[in-house]
Amino acid sequence: MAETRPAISKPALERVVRYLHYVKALPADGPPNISATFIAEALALNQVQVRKDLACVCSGGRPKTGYLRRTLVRDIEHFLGYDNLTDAVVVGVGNLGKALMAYNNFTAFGLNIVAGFDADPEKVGSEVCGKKIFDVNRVANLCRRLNARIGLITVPADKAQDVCALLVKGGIRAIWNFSPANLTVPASVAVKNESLAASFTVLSRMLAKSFETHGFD
Amino acid sequence: MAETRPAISKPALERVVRYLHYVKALPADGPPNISATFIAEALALNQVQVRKDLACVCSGGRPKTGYLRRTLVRDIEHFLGYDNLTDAVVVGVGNLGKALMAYNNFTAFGLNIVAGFDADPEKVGSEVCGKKIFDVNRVANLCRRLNARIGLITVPADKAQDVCALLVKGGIRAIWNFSPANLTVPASVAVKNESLAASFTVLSRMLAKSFETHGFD
DNA sequence: TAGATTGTTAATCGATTAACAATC
DNA sequence: TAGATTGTTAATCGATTAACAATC
Repeated sequence: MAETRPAISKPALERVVRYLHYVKALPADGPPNISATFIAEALALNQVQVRKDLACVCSGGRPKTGYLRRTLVRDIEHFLGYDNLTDAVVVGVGNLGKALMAYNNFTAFGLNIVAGFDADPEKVGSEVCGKKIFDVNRVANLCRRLNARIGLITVPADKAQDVCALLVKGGIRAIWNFSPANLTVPASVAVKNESLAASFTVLSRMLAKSFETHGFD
Repeated sequence: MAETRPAISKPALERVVRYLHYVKALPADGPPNISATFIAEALALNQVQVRKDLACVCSGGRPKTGYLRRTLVRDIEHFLGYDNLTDAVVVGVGNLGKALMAYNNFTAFGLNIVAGFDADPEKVGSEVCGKKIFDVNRVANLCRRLNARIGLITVPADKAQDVCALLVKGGIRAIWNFSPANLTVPASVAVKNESLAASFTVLSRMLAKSFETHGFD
């Protein structure tokens, strides 16, 4: 009988990524086991929450000893699909685009950037980290040819929707949008907005609250 | 009698940032009003949700006409504290750190990066976008001198906790952590983790689900 | 007036936490 | 055995959505 694990929620999914990093960063010469209690303590989370999250991604721990680190890491990585590379392209090779292309840890979680696109003729034909930069009007064609499935948008907000349309035309099925623009896509295309503005706004509010409760010094 | 607005939740706060961008991006020569119905439609959200969110940040709309765009933008910007600059420093002037220092839109939402720090002697003494790069061992001293309140961490994960400690020592009260490391800070310091890994993992799962329901083509 | 819209109160939904039983 | 831990079932909490009254 195939064991069925509970489905995972989005917040839980994000926590699991933290667990993975935490467990992987543990000293290699430490004990081979780790308990949910311990993880929860370290990441300032609720024990039961950690246990429930882990129940979604691995086959289970043992009372008294916890989870075996090695298999836990392997289970989580498998669950998250990190052992399965997906090809992606970056549109907009400005500072952020370049940084993302140069970030060599992406393959560790399944993202493989294969090319960049830009409208600036100065940039077209150059390389970033061994990846070629093509003219933006070739997006649709090349995405299809390269069989890329994910598009990262790092162009200014007013260009984002156009770029998005090109990516969709090229058969892209997931868009990681680093611009603040609100994108319109067909139902079959997934969009994840990475809003620095929203993120900072949350931090800013936490800061204000901290000043309220802890004073300015 | 001072009107008391309902408190805002974190998810609502992030949506409000989207509303602001959306309303600001509307054509300048369009109608002076915008309704919650319209915003909800455009951003694929629930009408009531938009209305409730707006109730937290502005003084209210008028039945039949909606909200006056000009005052809505002003109210939201004020509510979000965008009219109030906070000084910040960046530690780790790699590709991402440089991109953040160069991103000239931050001041539009209240973030003012005043300096950078790096351990690489090649970088120390140089400038990025007119902002000086200092040696990382001067973080604590200079943060205090500059009266910076926010620290952006863009160093590798294994250096993040050390850098974090230096920032806290320098009187920093909010940390925007771009490394995957799990930071330990005093209760008076706010931390916002910006996890590319977590974010991508969510997108990756959406993509997989899209393949399931819409097929590969 | 009629209709579109706001805003509020109640119902639903989902995620988190608490209590407890099972296990090594 | 006793105690630490897992994992499940029930209770709580918070956010979203639905229903409806108020207003221009």
